[in-house]
Amino acid sequence: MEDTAATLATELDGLLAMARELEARVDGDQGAPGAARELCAELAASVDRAMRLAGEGNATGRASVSGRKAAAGKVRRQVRVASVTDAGPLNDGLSWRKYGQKDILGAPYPRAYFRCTHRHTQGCQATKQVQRAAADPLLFDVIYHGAHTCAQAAAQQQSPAGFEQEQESPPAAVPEGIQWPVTPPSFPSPPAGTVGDCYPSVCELAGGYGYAAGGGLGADMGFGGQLDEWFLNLSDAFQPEVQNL
DNA sequence: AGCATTTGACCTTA
DNA sequence: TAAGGTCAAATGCT
Repeated sequence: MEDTAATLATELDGLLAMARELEARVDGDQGAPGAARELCAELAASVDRAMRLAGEGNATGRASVSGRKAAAGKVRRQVRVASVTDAGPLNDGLSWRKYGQKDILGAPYPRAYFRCTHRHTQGCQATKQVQRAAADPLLFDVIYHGAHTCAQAAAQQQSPAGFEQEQESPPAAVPEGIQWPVTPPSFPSPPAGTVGDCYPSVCELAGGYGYAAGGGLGADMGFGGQLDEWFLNLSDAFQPEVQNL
């Protein structure tokens, strides 16, 4: 089954990204024990090896993108995020305005459509779709289309520590998510500079960043909790039949 | 008053 | 023709 290999590769890709992110965070955390840093490096290396193995069963080494948009060669960047709280703003550091919501055939949850708040004022063409994963109510699949060309995105891109910034100073007006029991958490934004036709069609899974009102990663959840989210994603990779990708 | 969200209708695509 | 994506009027919130 090619889809299984593709899903596995995709999940591993996301795991690697998360491992590197955690590694970077641990490196910047003076209080983190050396063993934790070594573990992070080992985790990243292990996932990388697993990705190579998974890639052998998949010509591209990455999951291909399905759907009309992908077939048309449009920009598409998919991110899976995990929510660990029942309340919290959907915050990726950028301003989104919801313009639609649709029930998707076969999906238990509706899909919400967002576009950049500055679409009309600055001509920013970025849009995103947010849909709760069928397999796990705490996971959200976020698909970005187009590139942010607004001033806000440019300012965020210039910041050397984007993750930290977005967690320390969330925008005053945050677009609320879909009307589900659980609100999507914060998550890293895709590159603001990605340009439509130049950006390859990729399916990337990035980490679940626990959002807590009092702060960023670790406010409510330690490494153990973060890893729980990781392995929640990992377990999904071995259940492709419940994946909504 | 201005802005965001909701939601039914319309458009596009396979 | 069905399903997904977008529009735009109505409504709510600050």
